[in-house]
Amino acid sequence: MEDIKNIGKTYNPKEFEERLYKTWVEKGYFTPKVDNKKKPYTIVMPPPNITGKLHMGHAIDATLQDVLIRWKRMEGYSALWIPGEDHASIATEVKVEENLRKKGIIKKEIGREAFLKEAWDWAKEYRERIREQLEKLGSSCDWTRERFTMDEGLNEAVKTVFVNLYNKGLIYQGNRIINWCPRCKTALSDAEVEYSEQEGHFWYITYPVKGSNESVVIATTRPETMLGDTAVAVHPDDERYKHLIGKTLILPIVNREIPVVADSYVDKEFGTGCVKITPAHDPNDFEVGLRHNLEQIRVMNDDGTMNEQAGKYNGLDRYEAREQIVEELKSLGLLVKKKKHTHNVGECYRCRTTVEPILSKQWFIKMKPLAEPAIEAVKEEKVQFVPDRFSKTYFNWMENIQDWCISRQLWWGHRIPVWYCKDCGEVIVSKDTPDKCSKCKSTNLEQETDVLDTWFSSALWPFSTLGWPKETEDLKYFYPTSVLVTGYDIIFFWVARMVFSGIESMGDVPFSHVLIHGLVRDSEGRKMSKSLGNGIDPLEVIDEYGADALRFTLVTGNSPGNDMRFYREKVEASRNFANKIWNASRFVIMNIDDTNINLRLEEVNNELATEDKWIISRFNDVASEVTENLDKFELGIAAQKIYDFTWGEFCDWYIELVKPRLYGNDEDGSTKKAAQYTLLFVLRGTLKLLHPFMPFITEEIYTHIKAEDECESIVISKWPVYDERLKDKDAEDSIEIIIDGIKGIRNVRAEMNVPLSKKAKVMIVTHDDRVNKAMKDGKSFFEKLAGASEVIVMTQKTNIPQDAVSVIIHGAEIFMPLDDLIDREKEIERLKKEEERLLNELKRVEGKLSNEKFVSKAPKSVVDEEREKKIKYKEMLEGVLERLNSMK
RNA sequence: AGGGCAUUAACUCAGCUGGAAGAGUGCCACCUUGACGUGGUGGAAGUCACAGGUUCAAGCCCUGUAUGCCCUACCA
Repeated sequence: MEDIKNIGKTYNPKEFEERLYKTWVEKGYFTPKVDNKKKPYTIVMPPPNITGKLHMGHAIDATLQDVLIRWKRMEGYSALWIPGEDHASIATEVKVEENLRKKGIIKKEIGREAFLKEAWDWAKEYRERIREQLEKLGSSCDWTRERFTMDEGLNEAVKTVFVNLYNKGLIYQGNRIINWCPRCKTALSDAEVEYSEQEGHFWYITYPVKGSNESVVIATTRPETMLGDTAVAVHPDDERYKHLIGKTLILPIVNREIPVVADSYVDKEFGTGCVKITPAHDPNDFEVGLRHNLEQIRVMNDDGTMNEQAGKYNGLDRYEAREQIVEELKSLGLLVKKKKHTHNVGECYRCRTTVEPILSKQWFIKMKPLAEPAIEAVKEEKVQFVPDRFSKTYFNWMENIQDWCISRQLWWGHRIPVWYCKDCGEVIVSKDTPDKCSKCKSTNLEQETDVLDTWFSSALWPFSTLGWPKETEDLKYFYPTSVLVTGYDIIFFWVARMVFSGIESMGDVPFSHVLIHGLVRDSEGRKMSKSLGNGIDPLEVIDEYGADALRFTLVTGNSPGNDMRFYREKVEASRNFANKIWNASRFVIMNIDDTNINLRLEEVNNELATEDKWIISRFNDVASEVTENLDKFELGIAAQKIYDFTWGEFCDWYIELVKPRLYGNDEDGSTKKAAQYTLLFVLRGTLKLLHPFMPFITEEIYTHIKAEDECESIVISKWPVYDERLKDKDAEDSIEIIIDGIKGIRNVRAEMNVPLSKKAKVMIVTHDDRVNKAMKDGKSFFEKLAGASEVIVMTQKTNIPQDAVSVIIHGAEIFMPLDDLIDREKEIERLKKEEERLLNELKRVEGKLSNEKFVSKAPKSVVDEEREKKIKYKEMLEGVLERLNSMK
């Protein structure tokens, strides 16, 4: 206690944040035990990608989770927050590749094994970095249970799920149109393609009808794919083309004979009404092709160049081929026109290369049977989105879901547990490496070279991290998890897939709540991005303002699911709040006698002054409200309430009110003791409420003001609960009227330009016994805080000087003779304004009350409230009028 | 095309089950009060986008309109 009295004048988070975090980890506070006497509360962290450092999105995500987990830990739950990182298959592969290229190494040349070694090194380095960053933020996750999506246990989980789904017929290998990234040279799932509007062209091309002078004109945005055309489709009811159905066309350049087919997929109104059909290069055409038994001709290689099917264009890049084909068509006189056309082009979400829909043999998950129970789970509210509107997004996706392409032609990732027999062609799906073919006993086996989509392993995260497929104690105790916290941009990729995976593999949903937050944007509302260079590094912010300030900023001032703009000024405001707490605590510490730090309520109960009871009662209310807000995931509101209480009630009023007792010297020191007890009680409680939001500063102060029999750390201290016995309505009323009075006087003084230093007599007239007592008890407050030289409380308005200003509040009239200081005209004007205000209020209240429907239909409490207001305003108005009269 | 969000003070945003419009920042005036100038006191500042409707009562519920943003699906 002694050294803390020399506590610094300003809040300096650098002095303690790192030290405290280390202690917390050493003490094992973040490592909960399987304890059947306690209830579990579990959060799995959305694993950050190992492709880079943490950004503001991670910061807000981690902060929200930490608030919840710290709160629940204090509430006595066995609170587990599992951290981890994601191997981010495609993204990491791109990065590692780039990294190697800088060193002059080509991925292909070093081969799979060597490349994987590089990737593992990368993973190690970046995982460490992420860990450090999460620590700086104060994340109270259990590092002893940290996982990585590529670690052995998770690999086991991945293989198990794959085999199970395959055996159930839910995983199949198929030749279908998939999204192909020619740069990454891998298939992508639908979710991994992002569409953006681009200026392109429509080329109108003539396809002659065989053995006739007739021809049809088709329009296309990708002329190079015409080389793979195997039909032209028209709508069966289209009068213009009906006669051509079944006829044969000559495909220009290639000179292949292709049929005209009728298919209602064609939109008569769009383009020319004739559609070229390229089953190997377009998902819709693929479907049309199946319906009409059309040949599938792939004209492109995996790297985006044309293949041998493209004849003389073989080897050319797709865009080069496009130009040359257009030229050739022009020279053949078959190009009718070229028209500008903006359309949506799909891009690889990792490298922005235009994806090519292409026919390819890949592994898929059959989604319908998995989606159905996952939709049900949300409909039955076994999984609840917060805010609820995001369940719509979820349904929309789940209900229109296509089969999920899970194979990737990459090296970094979970290798698909499939082997092919090179002798008999048997496909062997197995968790363990088979030594011979199950069919022909050949040992000539080769493992599938593809790896799985990253999201396949992420989807298992809520149970794979707990040990599944092993039946671990953790799994039994901590699953299903309590809440998942993530951004709305990841609902499809991850949340939806976790839900069906949990139901499928665990027979139960992975979490009961999904708390969705928005994006952190820059101060102009733009998305933070590398290309714009407008990203703000959370670590820099922490370095400048402290982690607590950043955290507080990220949870306040926005509502769940909405994006927020990031302003330095906001962090500054949070930092100032921390400074306020720091100094209020400094005040408390400086004014507590060492021997009184362990005071108990019983020892001071009879000595508690009204202001003590008031602040205790208020704290009690706030504790209950904050808890309710947290229960409803209203973290921002909860934080705001703590802020308001701390600054607006505890610092602005209670500390000021209690000063005379601390500085004064009563005979046995009992009232001072009571004041000290109250200061400590409320400050400790407030720190606890604040701890989930600002873990560092609260701990730093707590350790210095805790009583001997309290927890050694605020991290594991008990969350304040509402205590009916602490409620004191009378004390609240009494202090409120005193505050009203003081504010009224300050107000008038300011308007009259009379500073507090100019002392004046204060005469308080009231007919209410309780107010009378409160005012008498509060005399010293007026002296201290309203510049009163003397306070006289009376029941009658006698001897009120002419030259006095007046303050009329509910329950009392206050007069302050200011002699020559007061400007009569100004005072009259001020009173007239007040009269007008009261008249308006009265008018509104009376209007309501004279409305019979209001009186009969509104709830009684509301009507009573209005009646009380009427009485109050009337009384105040009378006071104002009387004063005006006497001043004339 | 379908869906969602936003529209409240100069700026950024809160406003929980409908029941007297709030915060932070900024602005103006004043204050070296023994925790804090990263502070204190007081103040100015809002037709709650618009038009209807429901209700005793609407920023909040319903319908429509406008503007901006986002998501999903896409017509070759």
